[in-house]
Amino acid sequence: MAKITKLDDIVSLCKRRGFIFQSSEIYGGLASCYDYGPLGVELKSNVRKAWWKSVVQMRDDVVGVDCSILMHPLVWKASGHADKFADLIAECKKCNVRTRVDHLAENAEEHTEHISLDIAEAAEYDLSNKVCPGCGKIGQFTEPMPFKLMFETQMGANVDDSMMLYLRPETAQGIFVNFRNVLDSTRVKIPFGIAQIGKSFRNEVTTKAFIFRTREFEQAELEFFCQPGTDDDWWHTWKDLRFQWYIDLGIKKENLRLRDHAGDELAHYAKACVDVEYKFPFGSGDWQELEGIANRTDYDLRQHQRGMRTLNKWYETKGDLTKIDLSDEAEDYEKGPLSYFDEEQKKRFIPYVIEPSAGIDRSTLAFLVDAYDEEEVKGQKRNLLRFHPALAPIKAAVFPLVKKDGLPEIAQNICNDFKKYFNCFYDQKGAVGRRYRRQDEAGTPYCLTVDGQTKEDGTVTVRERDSMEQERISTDKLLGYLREKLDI
RNA sequence: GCGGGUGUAGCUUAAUGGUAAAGCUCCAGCCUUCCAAGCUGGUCAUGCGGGUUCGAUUCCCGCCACCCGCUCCA
Repeated sequence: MAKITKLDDIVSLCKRRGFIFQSSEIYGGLASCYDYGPLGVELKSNVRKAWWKSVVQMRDDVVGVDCSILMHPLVWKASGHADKFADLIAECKKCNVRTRVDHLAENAEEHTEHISLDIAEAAEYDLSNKVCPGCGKIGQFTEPMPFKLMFETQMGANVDDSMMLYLRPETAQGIFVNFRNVLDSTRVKIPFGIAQIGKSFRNEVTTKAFIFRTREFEQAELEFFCQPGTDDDWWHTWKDLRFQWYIDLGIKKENLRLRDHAGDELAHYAKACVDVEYKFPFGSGDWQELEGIANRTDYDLRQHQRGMRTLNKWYETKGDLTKIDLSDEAEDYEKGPLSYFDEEQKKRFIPYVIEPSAGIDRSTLAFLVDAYDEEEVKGQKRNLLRFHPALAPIKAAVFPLVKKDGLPEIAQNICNDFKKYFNCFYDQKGAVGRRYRRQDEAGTPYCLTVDGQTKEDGTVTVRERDSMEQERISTDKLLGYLREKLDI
């Protein structure tokens, strides 16, 4: 179906149609950063809305939040990011394979915990007799290079008195630290979820093709809190729900799959994880992750209880995270400040968390690529985007068949009326066939054409994008007709 | 970060050590009563910086960005 076979085709399509541009392009671009254009911003916004509708609006057991990107530094100490997001890496000069220095130093085969960057730098590793795991050469390493995977910034305009902060590397922690607030303010009862959509920042060592791995990106995350023991069931439930969401919005089944993570692939906090993957039709044809659904257990809430106990040390060291060890967990941590009291069971516990975490930018691109199609119509090539109506940037376009006889005024009025309900586009330029095709390229589901007959019987032609079929609809029934077809 | 490749108009391509060409798109107008028709006119380009040269888009160097592969992937 889709004739896109190279990433270049997608980049070109995105730019040509105003979906995605390179950031700061007139200055030569900025690596890994992209901007959404006029159609792209609508598409992405619709992806967000569809996610929010499915995960929050349509459910009784999920509420939303919108947290700040800047958070207390201890958040990232507690979550593990401050320590585990910093690595010292050396590269083999012979085979260019990069390896974490602590792995080399310990000659460790198995997974080891990350260590703090300052400690790693201070250790002054001697790599002269270490073996490259890539090619077996000995001592052919570059100087160790430190990598900080979180962006740093400072708060406070006075440089001498400012505080280093991180840009959040995930939205999830904002939800965990608001767990208590939501419990206290909304009468939710476990099982329930808290959802958030927002930007996150990760200083990736390597970015990847187009917008698949960027350093600034948008996440849609749900933290679904449940009683321990019910977590496996809820994990399966969300896995199915989230997979179906993509299908319901028009992703072709053959391009979507679920892939379970192997045990050694799991993050330090996760008990289980499955990825929703999309088969992008270019490059090596690799399946790319759109979303991960993880069982994060009670790790995060327990860590934040430790973080709360660490606050005094934080003040004592004047906020130097590297001088702080997270305080030990309380003996009765299950009754701690982030615990949940179950009224029916008269029991306190730390909830388990199921986390569906979706990449908004990645799925936006997947919807775009999956909708792209080319077909032959009367010997002419027709390019179109077969967006699901909920995702289409423009829902309907209104044309006068010709630019005279009062038809433009009638068409303009219809368009203005409909703008109250959805994105509606007016166009009177050139042949009507060309206007239809232009809307096909933008993925607009319906075109309405006002002609001479409209003045006689008040009907207009409704032309459907995918089939190109037309039917005449009375203008007074038009809004209802479209809202039913568009499901809005 | 390594290796390889690429960079000319919005897009696709052309050409050249000496005025950068075309098609499509786009814009204005004419004509047009249902699927990219036609006519007229118009806007828009050698990624950035340096070097060689009388003259560089072309040759050389550096930078930036993108693509492929390696690597990374919480």
